[in-house]
Amino acid sequence: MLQVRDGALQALLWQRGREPCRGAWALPGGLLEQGETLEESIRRHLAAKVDVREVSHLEQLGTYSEPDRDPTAWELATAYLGLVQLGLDPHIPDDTCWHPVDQLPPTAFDHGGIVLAGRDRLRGKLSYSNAGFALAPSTFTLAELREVYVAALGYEVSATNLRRVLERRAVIEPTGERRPSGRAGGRPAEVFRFREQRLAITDPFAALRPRR
Amino acid sequence: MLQVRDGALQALLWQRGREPCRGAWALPGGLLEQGETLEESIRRHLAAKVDVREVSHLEQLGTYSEPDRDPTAWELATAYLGLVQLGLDPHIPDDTCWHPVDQLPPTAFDHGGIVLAGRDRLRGKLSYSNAGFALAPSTFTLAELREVYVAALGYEVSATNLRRVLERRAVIEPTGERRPSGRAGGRPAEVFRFREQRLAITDPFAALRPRR
DNA sequence: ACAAAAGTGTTGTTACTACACCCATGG
DNA sequence: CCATGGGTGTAGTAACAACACTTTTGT
Repeated sequence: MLQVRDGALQALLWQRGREPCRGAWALPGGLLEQGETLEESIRRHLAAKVDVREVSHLEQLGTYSEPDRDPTAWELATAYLGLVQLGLDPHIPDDTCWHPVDQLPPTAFDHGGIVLAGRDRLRGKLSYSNAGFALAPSTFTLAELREVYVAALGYEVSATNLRRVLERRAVIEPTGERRPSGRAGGRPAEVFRFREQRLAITDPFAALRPRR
Repeated sequence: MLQVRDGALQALLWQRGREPCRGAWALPGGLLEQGETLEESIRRHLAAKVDVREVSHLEQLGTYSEPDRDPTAWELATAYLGLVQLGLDPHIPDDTCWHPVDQLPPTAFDHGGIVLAGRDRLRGKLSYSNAGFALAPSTFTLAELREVYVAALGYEVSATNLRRVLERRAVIEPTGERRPSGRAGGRPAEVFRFREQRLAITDPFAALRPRR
């Protein structure tokens, strides 16, 4: 579960109270039940940590099978990448906490690597899909959207060019509203929204485009 | 397992002799053993069908968990995409056969969808990585490489531009040799090879590149 | 009037596609 | 010398980054 909070991309982790890996931070999740889909299982386990309706996007990352990934038992795990929009503040239990993905605490099992894999998957998708819809609030100014992209990508992005890229690709559109300026003044900002609230690939061919 | 054969991208399938889905075509694979990695398991099961040394690339596609994917039992399956270079002709058992991915026969379980997912994953990677190394023979002329790309992508590609794209990205390099022309004459073709025989992303940012 | 924030115009660059043209070989 | 296939040169284009400039607000 990733979300932009305080200007940084953060992962929701849970501090283990039991061995193995007592005290280390782990991803939320749990065992699959009979007749259950992996996605259903994830949503069920997440429900114990956050309100599932607040998860704007969920996709499978991969299945991890190294025999020594859990020192006590041989267990497979299928990891999912979940995204939460900026501004939501799900109620979370006492033993869970958000951690910046670039400064993870000691993690249980291979969960550290899984978080980084999720981060990298997200970074790629921000470039060639409309994945931003899942991180940004439902409406936003370009300055706000820029902060989301900067936090998630980890490098500077200009609001000017971000706007042109996303408008050219018809990923965002103006709502027609404007946001009044603050006490410091300044021109009121246009308010935008993402056109789609489901993942769509917007730039499928980096090269080798089919001709005509 | 995908390979370009006879100018088409084809998948290796196995005709089931037993219920369920008797007579339908299925992907090679089988049960995971205790303490075994998914990749080890795939390689072990593949060994029964083809010489595993002939698999030039193997990557995880995803894990399928729909309860009704197998009508008789609830089973999870993790699918892998394997690639074989053009020109190799692995010895395969009588009950297996290559099928063009765009004209699949009736398939068992959800295997038809898995093959198409593998095809689409490959098509994407051909555009932004050096994945071609896993489909092309170890050395080739540009006309040959073009045929590989056309077969895998499903649309026309010009040899001229293919060469410039792949050379600019330093994906292929000339070996210095030339291939003598055939009976019809024509200028001898330069022989190329891929620089790397392992997957590498060559075009990581479609847009939103970090500045500098 | 001035500072602040947002938005627009413009230029230069890069990576590509398309296509005309030139080169080397066999018959 | 000409057909055939391979390679090169070059023009046009789309998507983009960078940055100067203009617009709209608050004080």
